[in-house]
Amino acid sequence: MEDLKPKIICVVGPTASGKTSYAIKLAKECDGEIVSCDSMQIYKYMNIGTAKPTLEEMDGVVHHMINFVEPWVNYSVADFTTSARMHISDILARGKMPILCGGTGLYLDSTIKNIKFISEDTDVEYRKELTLFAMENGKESLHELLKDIDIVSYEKIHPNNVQRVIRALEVYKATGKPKSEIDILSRGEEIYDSEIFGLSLQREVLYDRINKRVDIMMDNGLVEEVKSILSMEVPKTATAMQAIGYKEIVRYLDGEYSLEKAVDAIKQESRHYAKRQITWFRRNEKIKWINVLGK
RNA sequence: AGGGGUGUAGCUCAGUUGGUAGAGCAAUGGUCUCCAAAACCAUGUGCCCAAGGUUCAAGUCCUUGUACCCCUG
Repeated sequence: MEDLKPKIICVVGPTASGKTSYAIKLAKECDGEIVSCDSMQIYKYMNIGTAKPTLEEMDGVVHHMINFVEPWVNYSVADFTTSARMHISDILARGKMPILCGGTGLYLDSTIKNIKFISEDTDVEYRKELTLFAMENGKESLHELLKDIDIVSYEKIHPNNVQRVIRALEVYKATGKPKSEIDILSRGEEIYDSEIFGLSLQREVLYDRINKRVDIMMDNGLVEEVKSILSMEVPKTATAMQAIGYKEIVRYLDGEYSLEKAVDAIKQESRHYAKRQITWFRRNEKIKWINVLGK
């Protein structure tokens, strides 16, 4: 049965580890097309801050799942997996090798593990309602709401993690079933025969690369990019504006941060982000780790 | 040169009337099934600048030295 699964290649790793160029190199070697797995590069206009590959860097290699969502749209993992799988099928149908490349672990895993999310859209109103409830009655009270309807999630989710508690409540409201049960049902088999490469490098080196890359982003006009996106009436609360590099510049433009503080914050946030990515990928035993820069 | 201040965890600092030390940030580890570049959890032994002294006991008091900062000439 294993043999029937189509073969794909994945390239993962923390931010600034060199995934983009590595994937492009692979694509050229094996006649592949790249399917980006990045929660922020999906947005249009956000080029500098998301370190999106330039046309020159792509060097003729076809890229998918990049530059197709307006920044004021709140895209979702479910949307992503559907589109990504379609692209993968299409690439395979044309006899080429799909190369999934990106640092958003949830997006990549959900896509290749065939995880099915509930079909109901996110309930914005209900989320607001619950957020308000938490503010008025406390996080613990919100968490207690889970106790009777989904004891497993109640025990699994920390009371402070309001975001997750809300999602569990939302799933119950939409389906009438505990999220913990639905999660088990939706746990799919891997749909591809995937070979996953992880780029790793010494922590110090990685952090240094991150810091330098942020300086380069500033030189390349990150501030101007953020300004021009804001001028399109993109709300500051949009998911796109939560991206590292964007939210900090927004604060600078609002006078909340000095430019220097904003830059430091971007570097710091990026380092934290890289660490979380490493944690996410570390537990995936399928990943073949390669040290790109030696050491 | 004289006067004053500071010197405690990688950084910024707490440390009550003397009982061998604690916060924030950083760092590290972790969770993750639609806000995921998000949200959240866990982990704090450091010659308390040095050397003497007082004391049963000193980061905490005294003396000297030392580094840095400020003020006056």
